[in-house]
Amino acid sequence: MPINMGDIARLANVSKPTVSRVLNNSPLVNEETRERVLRVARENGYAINRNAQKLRQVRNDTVAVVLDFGSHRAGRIADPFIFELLAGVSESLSIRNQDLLLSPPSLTDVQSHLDLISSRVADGFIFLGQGEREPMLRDLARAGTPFVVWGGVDPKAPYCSVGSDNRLGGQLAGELFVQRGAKRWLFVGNIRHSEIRMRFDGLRAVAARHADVSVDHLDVEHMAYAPTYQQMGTWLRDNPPPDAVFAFSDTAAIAIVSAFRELGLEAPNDYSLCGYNNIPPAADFTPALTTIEQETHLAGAILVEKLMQILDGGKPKSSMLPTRLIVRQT
Amino acid sequence: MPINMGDIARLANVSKPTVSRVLNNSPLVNEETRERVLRVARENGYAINRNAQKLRQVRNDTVAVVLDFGSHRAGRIADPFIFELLAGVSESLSIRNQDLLLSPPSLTDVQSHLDLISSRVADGFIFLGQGEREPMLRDLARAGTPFVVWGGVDPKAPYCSVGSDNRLGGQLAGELFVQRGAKRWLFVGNIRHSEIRMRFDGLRAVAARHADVSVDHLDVEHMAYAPTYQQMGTWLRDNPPPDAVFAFSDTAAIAIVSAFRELGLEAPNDYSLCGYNNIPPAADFTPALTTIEQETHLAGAILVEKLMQILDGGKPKSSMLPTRLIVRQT
DNA sequence: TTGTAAGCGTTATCAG
DNA sequence: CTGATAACGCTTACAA
Repeated sequence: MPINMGDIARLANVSKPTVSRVLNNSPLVNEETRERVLRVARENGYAINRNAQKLRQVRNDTVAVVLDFGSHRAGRIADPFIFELLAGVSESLSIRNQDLLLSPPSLTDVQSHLDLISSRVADGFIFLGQGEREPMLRDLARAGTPFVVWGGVDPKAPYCSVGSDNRLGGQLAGELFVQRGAKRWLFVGNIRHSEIRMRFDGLRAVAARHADVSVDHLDVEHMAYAPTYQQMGTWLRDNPPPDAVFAFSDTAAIAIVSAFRELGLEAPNDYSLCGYNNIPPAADFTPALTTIEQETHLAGAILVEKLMQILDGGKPKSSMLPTRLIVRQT
Repeated sequence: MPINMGDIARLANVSKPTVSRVLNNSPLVNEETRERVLRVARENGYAINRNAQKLRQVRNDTVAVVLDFGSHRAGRIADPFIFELLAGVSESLSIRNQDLLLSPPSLTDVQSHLDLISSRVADGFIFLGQGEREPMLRDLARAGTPFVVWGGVDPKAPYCSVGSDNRLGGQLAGELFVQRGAKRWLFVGNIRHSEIRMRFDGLRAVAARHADVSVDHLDVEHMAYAPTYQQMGTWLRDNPPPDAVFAFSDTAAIAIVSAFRELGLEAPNDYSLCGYNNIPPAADFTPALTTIEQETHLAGAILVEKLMQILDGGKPKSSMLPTRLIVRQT
C-alpha cells in the first residue's frame, strides 16, 4: 500500500535514481522527463520517505531547539519574548528546509546532547536562553558539538552566542535620562542575570559622567509583573521617588507605572521611564512606553544562519543585535 | 569512523540482532549477554542510528505539534498560556519517548499535513488552538489523519479535541454576574474562534433565564492587549457602560480595566469583570482579577494520551477539562 | 537464547 | 541525460 520511489519510477518509465534526481531538483534531468515524473508523483500522492533519505545522506536537516521551560513556564516571565524568538527560529529553519525538533526536558547533561547528535536525530542545537547551563555549554563546546546560543554575549565564551547589545541599551537609557534632566535614577532588575547586569553597567557608565546624577538599584528576583509591582510599591513608600526609572522589561515598566500612579505620580511629568523589548502593547499603553528594542525577529534568522555556518565547517563569531531606543511618551 | 551496530556486535562477540534486542529491552536476552553488550556500547559511546531504525519500524515515534504562530506572535496573545500548554505536551511526549517536531509555519493546507505523515516524518499531529482552521481540520479528519486538538470541544466534530469546558466557563461568569445583580453584560472576544464562541453561548444561556438582562458583544479580532484596549475605549465612548464584562483572557481583562479607568470607572464598584486562564499576574493585579481557570498542565498529558490511543487504533472521545471560577476582587 | 539472511526506501557510484 | 548496482544501519522473519 505505501507507495515508494520504485513505484513512481515504474509508472513514469524511468529508473529510481532518475526519480530521485527529479525530486532533488538535479539539473541533470531532461525537462520532459522531469515533468512526467512530477506529474506521476503528484497524481499518486507520493511523498518521499524522509527516514530512508536521512539514512543515506550525511546531513539530517534537523535542528534541536532547547527552551528553558523551567524558568519560563508558570508565567514567571510574562513578556512574550521567548515565544517570538521561537517563532523567528521556526520560520528561519523552515525557509532552509530544516526540521525543528523541540528538545525534551530530559536533555540536561552533556552526554544526552551528544547522543542526540550521534544517533543522527539532529545536526546541531539552538539554545534559547543560556539560563544556568553555562558550564554544560562549555563542556558541549569542548566536545565539538555544533550549537549556538541566544543570551548574554561574552566574547570570551568558547561558543557562538547572539544577543542584544545590553550595555548599549543601558547607555541609551542613560543618555535619555540626561537629556530629560533627571538626577535620581533607579534601575529595576535582577542583575544576577548577565544580560540584565550589562544593562545596569551601561546605565551607570553614563551616570558616572555626570557628577550630580545618582543611580539606585531595586532588585527584583522574579522577573514578572506582580513581584515588580509589589516591590516597586514598597520601595516608593520607603524612599523619595526617583525621577527616572529603567526597567528590565516592558511588562515591568507597566507594573511600575501602576505603582507610581498610586502615589499620584505620572510619567513623563513626574518621572521618566524606559522599558525593554518593545513588546507590542508598549506603543498603545497609556502613557505610551519609551523602550529599548531588541530585534527578536532578526535574532531567529541570525541564530539559524550561524548554526548553518558551523555545520558547513565555519567558525562564526558571536554577535550583538542592533539595539535602539524608541522614545515615546514616558 | 561512525560506529554502528555491527561494530558493537563484533566487539561483544554477538550478532547484530542480539545487540538490537538488548537496546530494545527484549526479554529474550541472557542477562550476562545483555550486560556485556551494554558495556561495550557505553564504552564506545555508541548511539543507535534513529533514521535506520525508523526506516524499518512502522511507527515513527514522532509527533508534530502545530502552534498558531500567526495569531500568537508579535505578542498578539500575551498570555503565557500556549507556552505552558507546549511545555506540558513536551513533557508528556518525552515520557513516552516520542520526539516533538515543531510544525513549520508553511504547514497550512490539508495536503502539506498529509505529506508530513506519508513522508514518515511524524505519526500524527497535536494542534494547540484550533483558531480559524476548523474547516481544514474537518478535511484532515476525513482523510483519516491521526490528530488531536486543543480548543473548543464540539462533541459533533469529526475529530478528538480536548479543552476547557468553555460553555461552563461562560455559564460560571454569567452566574457570577447574576449574583452581583448586573443587568447590562458585555462579552469581549472573537467568536469566530470556536472556543470563544462557546463561552459566549454559555454566558447567553444564563442571560436568557433572566428577562431583565441584556448581553452585548464586542468583537476583537486580534486577541491581544493593545487592540482590546483600543476597541474597548472606542466602545465605551459610543455606548452606555456595561455593568458586567466577560473577557476572552486575563490579558484582555487587564486592558479592559485600563479602558474603564479612563472614564473613572473601577471594578468591582462600577462593573463586574471576569477574565479567563488565571494567569499568574491575575491574582496580584489591582484590582485582583476574577477569572476562569483551565488546567493546562493536565491538558498536555491528556492530549498526548489521546493521540497515542488514536495511533494504536483507538477512537478516544473528546473531553473537557475541569474548569472553575476563581472569584477575586473584580 | 542466539544467529543467518533478507529487506526497509533512498542515494552514490559508476558505467553507458 | 539515464540506468544498474551497491550500499546506508537497522529490524523482522526464520532457523538453530
